Amino acid sequence: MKTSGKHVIRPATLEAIVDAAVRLLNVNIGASLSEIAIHAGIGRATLHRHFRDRNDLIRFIGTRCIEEMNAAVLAVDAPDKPAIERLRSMFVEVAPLGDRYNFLRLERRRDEGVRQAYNTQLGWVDALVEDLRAQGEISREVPVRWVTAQIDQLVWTAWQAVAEDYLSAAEASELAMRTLLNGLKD
Amino acid sequence: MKTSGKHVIRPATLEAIVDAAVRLLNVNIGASLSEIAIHAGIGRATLHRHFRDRNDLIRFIGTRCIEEMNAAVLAVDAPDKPAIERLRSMFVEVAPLGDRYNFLRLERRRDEGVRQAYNTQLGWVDALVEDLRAQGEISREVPVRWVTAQIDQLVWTAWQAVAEDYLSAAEASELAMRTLLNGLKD
DNA sequence: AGGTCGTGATACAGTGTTGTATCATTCTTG
DNA sequence: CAAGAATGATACAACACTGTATCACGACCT
Repeated sequence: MKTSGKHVIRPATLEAIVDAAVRLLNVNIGASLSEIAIHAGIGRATLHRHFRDRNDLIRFIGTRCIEEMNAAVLAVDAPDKPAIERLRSMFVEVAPLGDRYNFLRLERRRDEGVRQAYNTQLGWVDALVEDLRAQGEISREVPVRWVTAQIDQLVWTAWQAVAEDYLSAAEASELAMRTLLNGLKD
Repeated sequence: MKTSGKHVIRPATLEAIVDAAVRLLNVNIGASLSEIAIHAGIGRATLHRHFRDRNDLIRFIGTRCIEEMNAAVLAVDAPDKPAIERLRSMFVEVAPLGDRYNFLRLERRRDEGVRQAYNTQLGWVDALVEDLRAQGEISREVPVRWVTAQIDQLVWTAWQAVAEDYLSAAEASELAMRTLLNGLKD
């Protein structure tokens, strides 16, 4: 965000911008600043007052999403809990942030800063996977990258299922756990 | 593609355009026609000779990808084979088309024609899932949409694993089967 | 109530992309 | 080899988006 802004942004204005931007950019990364302003219910000039340019806006949203993810993950990170419980908590906590999460997945391809922060997050997941292996919940025959890719996809699928209203949040989390650990067989 | 073109496109030119466009648009849907032409090793004017406009190009690629997917799926569609074998064949045949497949996944959000063709494809997968359920390979407790979503993701993940060179094509297909049916547990 | 400050609206120039037209060049085909 | 056709290169106008500046309005605070 523009650092030396003469104007101070109103909280309501900022939240409207972030929400509209995440929503629109998830569907179409090429959404114009006009569209974003309109959907946020603000003037385009206000956008430019607080964000130097388009890239500044996107980067701000990126770091904002990462912060929210970090907060969610931190709430789960109790080393004494069994790995499987931490996994379940992660699905429960992170899946509701699905739209923010997906924004990061899309943006990491374009922004180096987002990519690095995202990879740091993956490091946390790597450690979780290692614990899951150590406790025999996941086979050592399966490459770690495959496991993290599955978890990554399951978070997004679980959010979509809830967003499309064919599963409750609790059901989606359980189904994600089952898919990862036991598959979909009878 | 422009129907009443005075010029006839050379096969090599067309293939170069399609390949470059799929590759670039997968990374960045906003890639300019200039970029695409350069990466295809052709002049930008040639692009405009054969495609009325950007949308025409994208739609052509969309239908092209769908045709390739149809051909791959058709080769698998032997009603006498057990459902589980058809599933395995699908991973083997479709995963190598991962980049084309991903283009469709991205584009179905923007183009109504692509969306419809894509949904038709999903209908084929729905039928496969139904067979898998009938033969007890997949539990009826799991919603069909969840299963199709998993298959969708697994195709893409398998292709990525091969593209990133940490699994062979055969390993990726087997791991996709295992993940879907038995999970990653020991 | 009045002053301050964030906001909306508008105008403007700069820029990159798009689509068309034209001509020279290269490739294909008979 | 020669004719025809596809392509490359270039110039051009139209267009949308971006970023800046300016002024009037309205919300918030004391």
